[in-house]
Amino acid sequence: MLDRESSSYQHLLAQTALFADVPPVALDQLTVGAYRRATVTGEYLFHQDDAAHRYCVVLSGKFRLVQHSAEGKDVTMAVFVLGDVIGLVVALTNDPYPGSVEALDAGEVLLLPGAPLWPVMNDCGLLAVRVLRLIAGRLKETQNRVRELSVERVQQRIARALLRLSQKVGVKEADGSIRLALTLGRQDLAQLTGTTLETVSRTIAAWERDGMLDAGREQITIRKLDEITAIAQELPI
Amino acid sequence: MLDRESSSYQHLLAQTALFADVPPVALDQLTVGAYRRATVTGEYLFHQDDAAHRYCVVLSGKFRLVQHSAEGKDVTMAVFVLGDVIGLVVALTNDPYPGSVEALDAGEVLLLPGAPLWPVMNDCGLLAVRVLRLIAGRLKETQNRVRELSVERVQQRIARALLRLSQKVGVKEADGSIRLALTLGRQDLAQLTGTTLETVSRTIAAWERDGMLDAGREQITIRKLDEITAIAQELPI
DNA sequence: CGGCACGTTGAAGGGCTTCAAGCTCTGTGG
DNA sequence: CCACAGAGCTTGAAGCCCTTCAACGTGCCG
Repeated sequence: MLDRESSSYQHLLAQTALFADVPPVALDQLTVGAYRRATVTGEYLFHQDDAAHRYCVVLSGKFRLVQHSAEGKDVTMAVFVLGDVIGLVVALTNDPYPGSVEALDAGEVLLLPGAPLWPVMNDCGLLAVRVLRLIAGRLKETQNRVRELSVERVQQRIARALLRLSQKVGVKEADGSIRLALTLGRQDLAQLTGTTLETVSRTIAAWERDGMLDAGREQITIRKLDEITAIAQELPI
Repeated sequence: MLDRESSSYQHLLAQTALFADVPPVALDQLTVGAYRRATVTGEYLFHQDDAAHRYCVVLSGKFRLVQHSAEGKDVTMAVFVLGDVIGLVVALTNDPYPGSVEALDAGEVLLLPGAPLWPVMNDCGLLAVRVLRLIAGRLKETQNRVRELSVERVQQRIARALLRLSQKVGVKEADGSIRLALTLGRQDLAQLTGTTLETVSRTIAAWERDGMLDAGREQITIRKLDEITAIAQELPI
């Protein structure tokens, strides 16, 4: 029974991009002490500055990494969906978590101990390369956000956030529009773009009048992806 | 002669925080095909989007990583000084450089091929851990900048930039003040904080009137570190 | 000494925030 | 079932922070 459980964990891991094609022996080592955990909306998986010994893989639901600032304003650093890995870096370095991870809806994660990662990466170059690529990619993304926040206007940043989300959680509808399949309030968009909910509200309302998207309560559907792309890339003037 | 050269490279590497205590055999492998390169002010070491096969260690001088945006505005992502490693991540993943690296003054770097890093990290766990910690640290720093740009005012961001620079290149003077030992124009500070040179000029001028620092041409000396720290942490009303 | 890059300062204006009030849904309990 | 509370959202008005444009200093270096 424990065997069945454990082997099912390995199966789950093998389905993720990070651990696909990693030898079963390695997956055995990684899943020792692993367990599933279900979460409800608003629940915190990790808390900022907690010590990090575990990382996790998203099995279902959506999550976000939030940094709390001293002024009480929160900043959303990333959104995680099925197959994404959360807290890998800090589990490897044993640093405290750089932010809190909050469940955006009911979901489930597979929690894994960080310690076995090192020996497994030593034996399995494939995994080592993937881990490094993952972190490198996240660093690059974060640097891009620094550039955007430094030189771009709010409109552009909101457009970019919508595009990013459409790639992450976009669902193509029958009429060709793209629904962002997560509960996304105006406040959430504001935290993603470093602005206020009022400004987001006005911007989204204007775009809805132009027919570029449909906006509902905590819900957005993109109608004209190309126009939003244009705004994201538009020169400021 | 080539032997002497090569062994001196290993000696140079052994002096850096990243490669200290790494076995000589490993350093041998890493320095195969290495060479020194001198740079003059304003010279570019790497160009944005170039393919990355080499990384480098700073032997002298100062450098900065700049991201060029489509609008022509540049953003400074990091400053590098003696012992710092540049381009390590991209050399490992063979990604293109995320920005250009510019020499801020006359300096010298040791250029190293990226390929040997993988096998060496496999044999030397110490190095592997250090590399990961390095990248993790940079990711954390970058995330902090995202938060600052999202929620903080220009004043705070400039104060923070000064504090960061004081830790990086600060030189304690006889009278207790801290001189930032690099050519730092108003425009450079603006690129570090996501604002304009005029705003930086006004802010620095105001702080100079208050006696918090001395500002010269491309040069700043911090007089009251505690007051600048207070501004950096101050709640925005 | 003239040119150029760096820096200062002023004035105007706009993008965005902030404050405030009211609206619209959703869910809940009587 | 309906009223009510509350969270989410909208909208308006005021204003400030910061940008932008512009002109003028200032010092360095050929």
